[in-house]
Amino acid sequence: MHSFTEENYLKTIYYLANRRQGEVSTNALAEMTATKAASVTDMLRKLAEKQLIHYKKYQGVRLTDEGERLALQIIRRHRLWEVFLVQKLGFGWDEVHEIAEELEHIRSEELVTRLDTYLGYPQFDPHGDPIPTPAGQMPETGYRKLSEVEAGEGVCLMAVLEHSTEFLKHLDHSQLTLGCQVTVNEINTFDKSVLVQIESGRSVFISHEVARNLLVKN
Amino acid sequence: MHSFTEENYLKTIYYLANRRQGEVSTNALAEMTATKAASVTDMLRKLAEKQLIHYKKYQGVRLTDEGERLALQIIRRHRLWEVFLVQKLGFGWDEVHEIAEELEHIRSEELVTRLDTYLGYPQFDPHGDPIPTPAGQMPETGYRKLSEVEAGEGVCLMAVLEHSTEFLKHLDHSQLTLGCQVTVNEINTFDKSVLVQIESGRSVFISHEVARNLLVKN
DNA sequence: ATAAAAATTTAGACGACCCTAAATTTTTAG
DNA sequence: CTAAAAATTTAGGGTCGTCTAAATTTTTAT
Repeated sequence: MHSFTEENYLKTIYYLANRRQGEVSTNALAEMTATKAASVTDMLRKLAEKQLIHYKKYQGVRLTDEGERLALQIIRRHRLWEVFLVQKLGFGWDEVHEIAEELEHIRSEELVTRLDTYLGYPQFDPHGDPIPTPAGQMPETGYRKLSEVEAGEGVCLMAVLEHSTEFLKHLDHSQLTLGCQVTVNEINTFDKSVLVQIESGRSVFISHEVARNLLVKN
Repeated sequence: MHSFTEENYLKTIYYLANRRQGEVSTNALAEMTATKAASVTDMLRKLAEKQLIHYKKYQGVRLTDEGERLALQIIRRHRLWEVFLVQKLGFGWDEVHEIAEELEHIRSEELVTRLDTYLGYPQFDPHGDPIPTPAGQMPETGYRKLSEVEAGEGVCLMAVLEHSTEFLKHLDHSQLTLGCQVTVNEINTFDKSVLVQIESGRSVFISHEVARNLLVKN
């Protein structure tokens, strides 16, 4: 089948293609996979031969339908395992990424199916990211960034864009939890920081940098 | 740290050393790991350099204390995951070996600790094999083979030596379950097959080949 | 429009793990 | 006790995924 490494490249291409729209560059992949551009080029040739990506030299790269199907399968596994680690084993949401990076490569369709059932068919992982369907569809969420919300609006905190331990610990510290109702009281014009009120009635100051990484819905 | 492959060699050396007493041969390892003797020699040199085995050319191999500690750690992980797969995900005891072979290599001490707690600190895996302690001790069981039990004795089925799907399915079919009380009614002198009575009152015929792979206690 | 800068690919190499074929050592049988 | 058989190791090589250095293509800035 496909190697551990190939799976990681596919997942990374999917991620980058959806962050910055369009083709993914060799350098961006090298940075994300912590390798060098030359190594990426080698792998791209291999993935192109296997028909998992569309690749023209010097032109960047795009997943084929089959490549996207595989990428979504890996992402589905990753997110289901994260749910398991947090809900069943009691890990913090800031501790599960690295472990799920390994678990996502376990090769057993049956395992994923049973895990999904065991977890009660969750729709979202602990960071609020939607879990792709068994058929390989990424659910649409229609979330906005908190940084784009107008003053006076009340919204619900749904997901985080940044997964680093530091960022997540910072949110815990500010009592910002997913599912939490927040009302935007003030938007500072000069630094775009916001002052929100959370359910407990407490006011929380949120920098623009943080607000850009919080996804909300009405 | 240590590679996936190194871990598998250590585990296999442990297994073979405890089956046939004493030193483990290159050929035996080649057969178990489904590689060739020449490849085994390469790996043995590497493991010896890392001080995980005692190795003299042409003399067979033995784990060092550190090597045994690592082997028991892998075996502990393997068996805990098997418990998870059977008890939590509902897999059959004949379906879990291959998946646990992959899960056992996930590198997180915290994960194993939490899994152990989640499972309620099980002492035995679904095949009745004892789970090594966190400190790296293999619990003694004192089981005997069913093939060594005298006629008239009543014993309890505790574990299986053979883990193949065919063997386990055969036991399921004969209604032989772990924990099952059996009384040996007859031992055939010419083929050493035994006739036992199980809890339900049913009589079950067990060939010597099968009896040799069943472990019991009084 | 073109020269400098940036991005990408090619060339050549390395470590991990595996292989086959040949050489060497140990074991076994007569 | 020695010659044949069996086990093991060495020699030389292959693939995968990585690297550095050099060559090539694309982009950017003047």
